[in-house]
Amino acid sequence: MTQFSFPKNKRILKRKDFKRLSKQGKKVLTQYFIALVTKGAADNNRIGITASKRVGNAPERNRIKRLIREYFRHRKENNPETKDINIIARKGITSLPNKEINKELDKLFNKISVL
RNA sequence: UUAACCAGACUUAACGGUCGCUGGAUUAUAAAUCCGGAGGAAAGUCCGAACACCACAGGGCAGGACGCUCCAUAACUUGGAGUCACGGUGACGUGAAGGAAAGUGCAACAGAGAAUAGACCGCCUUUAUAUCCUUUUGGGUAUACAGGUAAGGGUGAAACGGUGCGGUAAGAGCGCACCAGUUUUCCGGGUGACCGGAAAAGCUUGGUAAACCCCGUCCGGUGCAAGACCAAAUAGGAAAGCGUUUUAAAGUUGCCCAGCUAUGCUUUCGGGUAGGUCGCAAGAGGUGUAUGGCAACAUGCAUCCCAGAUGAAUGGCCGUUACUCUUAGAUAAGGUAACUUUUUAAGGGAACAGGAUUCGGCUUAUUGGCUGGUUAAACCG
Repeated sequence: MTQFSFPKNKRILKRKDFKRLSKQGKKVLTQYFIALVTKGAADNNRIGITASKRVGNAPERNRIKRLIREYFRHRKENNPETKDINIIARKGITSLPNKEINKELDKLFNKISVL
């Protein structure tokens, strides 16, 4: 298993998990994201991404999800905790280019690691 | 050359590096290798089907959709070729294009009058009054009243056929000729819508049916979250076995066993949730070609296998090369010039948009150039 792989046990895929996060998770807010964080059930960090129809049309939502996944894939080894994180994209984000979105994600994950 | 019209195919790319995601196959085990992995609209979910389940003897009413002709198709409200009407100099475009002499309704403003028409001005006639001329009858002008009149003016999107001659007090299809239109009949062409021609009739009937309506044709419902199968845990149900308890009932003189009831455990059964598998990718399939057809399309042959995810894959970063726009510069060629071609540098841009059972269409969104055909105008030969 190489360092940057991103198989399914690193992702949150089940509706139950998302529901648990929305009930129990702590909220972290930035301008373009909301993150819900709890202690994880698995033995590594897991991430889920929510981009509702309000964010934009399908290609735009795909772009946001792919960027967040790539970001998490490259940095998940930096902090070896076991958190479940659900990142919810907010409305204005589709107007940003890719590099700006990465900067915004830096801000978000700094706030999360403080928790 | 310029300005247009129509059709078609394509589409932000291509290559390299690196890190990944997803389906499959093979090794074989938790990894490696190999092969696949978004669109012309995948969109809107607007039509038509396949497929699945439910309902269903047959017929009618209601409701809805559609409405020129022939052809194509599994089917269609779709497509092709035509007809007719309208628009355009033209290529061509647009059209829910049956019925208004079944019935009902509607028509702002203007106008006298808007659908078994209508006298505002005008025109004509009678009568009365005034006045003038002539002065024998009579005639002219003005006003008023009554009547006639759809020629002319004026209004309007639209005024109840048009032109001419006759006719008349003035007029009028009142009569006649020609023209337009309607209906009927006949002849010729076309599979047909329809087109061309001839005759007769009554002389003429306005518009609106995406207003009600009438006529004709068609239509059962729900959608892959359809539906089929496998199937934990928990609760409850049924059956069997084992154990326990004591109250009530039955039985017994009384007691015990059996039985019954209650309860616990185990097993089995069926229903069935989470979850999983199938449905689900070889098809009304694609490509090429031949034949038939104006074409849509059909048939034959060859060849190919081309996404199957499910909080939902098809991507991120770096580099190079093209495409295009703007700005600045350079050189040569053409040109009076504006400018065009070539080239360098810097900066920017690349749309609309992403499968979710599958096909055939329609509609809508949209970047950029490309190819072919056609029309009009100008110039040259």
